[in-house]
Amino acid sequence: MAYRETEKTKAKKAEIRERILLAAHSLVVKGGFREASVSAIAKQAGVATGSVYSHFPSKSDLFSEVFRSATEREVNKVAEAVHQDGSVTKRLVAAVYCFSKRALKSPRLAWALIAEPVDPQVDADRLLYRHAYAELFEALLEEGIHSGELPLQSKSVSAAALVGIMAETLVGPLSPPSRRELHDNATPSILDEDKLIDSIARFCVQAVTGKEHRL
Amino acid sequence: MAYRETEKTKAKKAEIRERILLAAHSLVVKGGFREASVSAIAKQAGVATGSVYSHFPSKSDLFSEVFRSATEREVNKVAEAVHQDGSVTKRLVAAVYCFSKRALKSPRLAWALIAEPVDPQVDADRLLYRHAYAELFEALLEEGIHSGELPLQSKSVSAAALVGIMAETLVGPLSPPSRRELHDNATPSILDEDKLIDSIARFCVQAVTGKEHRL
DNA sequence: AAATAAGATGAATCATGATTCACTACTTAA
DNA sequence: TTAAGTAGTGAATCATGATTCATCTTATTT
Repeated sequence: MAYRETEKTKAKKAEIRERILLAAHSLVVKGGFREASVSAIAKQAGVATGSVYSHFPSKSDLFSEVFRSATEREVNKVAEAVHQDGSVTKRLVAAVYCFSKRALKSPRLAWALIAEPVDPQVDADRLLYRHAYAELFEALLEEGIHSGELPLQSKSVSAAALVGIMAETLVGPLSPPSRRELHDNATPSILDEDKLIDSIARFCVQAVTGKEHRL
Repeated sequence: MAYRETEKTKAKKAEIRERILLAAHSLVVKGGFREASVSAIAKQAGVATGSVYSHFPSKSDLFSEVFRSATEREVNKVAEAVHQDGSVTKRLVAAVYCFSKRALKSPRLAWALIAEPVDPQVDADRLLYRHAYAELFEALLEEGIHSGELPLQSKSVSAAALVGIMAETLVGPLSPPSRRELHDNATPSILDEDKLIDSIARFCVQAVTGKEHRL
């Protein structure tokens, strides 16, 4: 016997693995999963194409890990907003704000996470991701209905609908800073942005409370 | 000179073209654009693979035509519902019903039209498709706001939100008869279906009117 | 029937991008 | 220093599915 894995080599290996994950993440933030080819990732990470495969069994697995970690961060942020103190309405508004601010700050990433087609494995992960949001909302609605703050309604439908609203108004094809990637005034001013989010929040609150809502 | 196109051959050519479109459509209804490869389409239409290319310059163009015609039919149906007589609320409910019934009847098609990733050309068509719905809703909202039936709100946001609600609750990953394709009780009973649509409609109406709504 | 223009065929080609692998370069333990 | 194992390299291979094209068929006119 003449060689065994040691702390030093293990650390180095882990560091490279991390570097690959970082590179993949940054490419996804820039151009979605589409533009994150294995060779591009390897190049950005400063390793050879083949090396990616000594750290991840396949591109799908790598993507899956990138997706999950990005996703976890996002859901946790929204969960924080939902689990504050205060009325259900107030917390719903906070959740919408939280999601929206983040989505508008990194539109490509938001799109990659919520809508971009990737491959069956990541698509399955996305199912869980959207479900995670829906479940946050469902619990919130349950609480509101139970306390009488909200009228009786189908929690599962309302929760899915809330996810759909945010996806479509902020991330999807109809979102304002949508597919006009190239030319023009990309980022809307902070004021416009707040107005947009206000409108969305108002819509959501009215939908679940059945009462006119101003801000 | 010894040959020129005649009525008979022209008709035959048109018929084959039609047959290819039909075949493509039926494959999309069955398995989405994903499963509609050129060779599968040709086989189903009873022609050779290469023949597809004497009727369409590329697969994208074929898909685009399939997409547009399917899409036009759907939007027209919803437009009918929107342009009925009656209150804005009633017409909104009718539109939601119309869209929902059709989406639940052909879930694969609905998914292909509203959400399935295809290629840049079709994705651009889809943009128009979603916009078409949004515009129907926007006009309806305008009318409601103008007449005082609806409170002031951002029409564009509300319209996009309505599209998002229907996409997510009926077609998207959180939709009830979702990705569980293989095993089980696919189609929900008519009663469950109506309950689902009622919930969606109620949600939509409350969102735009700000008033509790029962059915 | 013969000549000629289209149309149809489907196997071969191309394009893309993931995955492999023969080889080189390190690391470690003796 | 050397033997032995491990990691890194990137060009070659593979897989998939759209597209082409040499060849064969069919239709039309004379």
